Amino acid sequence: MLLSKSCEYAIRASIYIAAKTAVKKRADIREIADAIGSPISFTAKVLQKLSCKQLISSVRGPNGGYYIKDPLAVYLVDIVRAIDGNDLFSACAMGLQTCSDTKPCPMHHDIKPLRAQLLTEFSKASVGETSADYWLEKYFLK
Amino acid sequence: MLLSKSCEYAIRASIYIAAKTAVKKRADIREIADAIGSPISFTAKVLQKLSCKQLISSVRGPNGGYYIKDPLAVYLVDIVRAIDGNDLFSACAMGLQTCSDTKPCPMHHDIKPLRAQLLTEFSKASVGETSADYWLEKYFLK
DNA sequence: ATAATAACGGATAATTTTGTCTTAAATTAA
DNA sequence: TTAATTTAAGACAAAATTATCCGTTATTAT
Repeated sequence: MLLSKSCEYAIRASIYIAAKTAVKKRADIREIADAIGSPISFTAKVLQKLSCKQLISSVRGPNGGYYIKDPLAVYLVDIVRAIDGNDLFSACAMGLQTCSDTKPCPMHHDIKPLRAQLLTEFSKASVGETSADYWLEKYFLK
Repeated sequence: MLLSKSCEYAIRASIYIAAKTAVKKRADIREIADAIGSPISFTAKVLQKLSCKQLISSVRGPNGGYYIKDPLAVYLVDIVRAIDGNDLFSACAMGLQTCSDTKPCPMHHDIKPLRAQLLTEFSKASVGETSADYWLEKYFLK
């Protein structure tokens, strides 16, 4: 597993929220959990974290829900870092605390470029861009 | 995290065992846990699994311990699959059960080649080859 | 104002992962 | 044969992750 379940939900939810934002609507937690096939209460907790870290926004009350202020300014890597931290892009594959260029694990030199590619992958598109084709069903969130 | 802690221990232990095997010695569990900086009892459990799956061998009693019958025939990917399964190389990055070429998640097409690279990385060297330079301290296991 | 709605926050529970301990079984050396 | 050593196996415990529930707070519509 590259990402924790929390983080998987966070990414899928963010993309869905961005897709709703793109059509000028907010998404409430039931709708989101339904759209991405996730447990509703747990997803709410995850979104709370994203909200605290200002990656998404929310409005309470009737017609409230979640939205994203600037979907082009939030990148998938931001979501990952907010939930799982930076480990995916920096931690040693074999779990060494001290792994580095000068004191490497056996896989260090080979894994390093792969981590960089992962970072690139999660950095190259904003949630706004990523969500662009959602309504055309070019990809799926559940 | 790419791998579970169990799997990280398993890989490091296997490489150490291979390094001992290369000098015609067996490694007992205390020595292994010490060499790789892992909790001894937990590591024993992990090695039990590898032993069950015939990736490593063991002998009980005085001067017993673990060794690897053919270090050139066991690949890191075998260790990973034995402990964590094949998910790292096949599961959807966003956690979709049904993710595939025809029903992809938003990242599917971009992540697919990365998974393939990961598989290549874990498949390209046996534990024997990987452990070759251990005694020269060209890399470290803790 | 009031009632309905929806996020927030905290407590709690279930599950999985990680880690420990103890006894049994096997092997070796003396 | 006996005692020492080392893995095997199982039960148990702790910690982290995942998941649920409920009362509170903010907001909106009526």
